[in-house]
Amino acid sequence: MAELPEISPAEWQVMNVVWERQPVAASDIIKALQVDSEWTPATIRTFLHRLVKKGALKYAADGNRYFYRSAVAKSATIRKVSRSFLQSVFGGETEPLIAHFVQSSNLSSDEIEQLRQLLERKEAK
Amino acid sequence: MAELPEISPAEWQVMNVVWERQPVAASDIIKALQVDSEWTPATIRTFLHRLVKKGALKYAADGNRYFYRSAVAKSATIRKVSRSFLQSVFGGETEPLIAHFVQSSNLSSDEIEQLRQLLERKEAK
DNA sequence: CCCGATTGTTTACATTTGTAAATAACTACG
DNA sequence: CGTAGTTATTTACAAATGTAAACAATCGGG
Repeated sequence: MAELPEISPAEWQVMNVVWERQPVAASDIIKALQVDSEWTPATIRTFLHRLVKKGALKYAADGNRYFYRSAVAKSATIRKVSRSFLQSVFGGETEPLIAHFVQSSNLSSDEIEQLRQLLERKEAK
Repeated sequence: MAELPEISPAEWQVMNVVWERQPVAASDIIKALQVDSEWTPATIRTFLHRLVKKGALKYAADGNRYFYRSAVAKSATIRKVSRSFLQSVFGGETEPLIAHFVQSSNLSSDEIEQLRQLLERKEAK
């Protein structure tokens, strides 16, 4: 039932921090994101607000501080956005998508081995 | 030099038709898209217009008809949007992305075999 | 207990996107 | 040659997005 909200690219950055560290205070999210983004704290607070409004995040107040945690499962959210991406960009065909990412990647031997095993298990099924 | 334009999900549908059939008249694009979308012809024409403005499509006029073709390579465009997706959703890590798509897919035995060979070649390199 | 600092809320604003109708231009049939 | 029918161009408009400042509430130190 729980309609999964649409999450914009900028908002994904925020969600990723929350999923990793929840429950987490706004100040820590801001610190984490300022490492590799140019966003001001005000901008990041806007994203937090919108994500709460959308139902992607929840918070528990402690005094005037909020501790955020996700209100939607990462796995389900990834499934949803991945389906859209697959559909838009690869016309729904998984094989070309995977081929693209394999070729454009720097997968280590270990990762390649892991993926091969995954494919074997998939085939067996 | 050629800045690749941003292409929205709806516009991707249009681009995919053009890449497949170019050069192609607007009317044919409209026909193709009406099969699996709810868009009216007017809506699709708006997308065509915007894509031309963005530099993603070009056209050659024949009387009052336009024959559209892409102004950007599909491969480069896919690379660009795929990088963004990988970054936003999987934090830049290819292996989890591929694992996700393998697991959530209906790959045929043939496709699985193809991918395994691709991985082997990748490893060999 | 007051005040500066911190945290959250509201407001702002330009751009992009989805969706399409209105209008203009042109072409082809009668 | 005029007019109905295409086709393309312009205009419309609400919602989402990126970006942030202004404002309000609150907490902690002096």
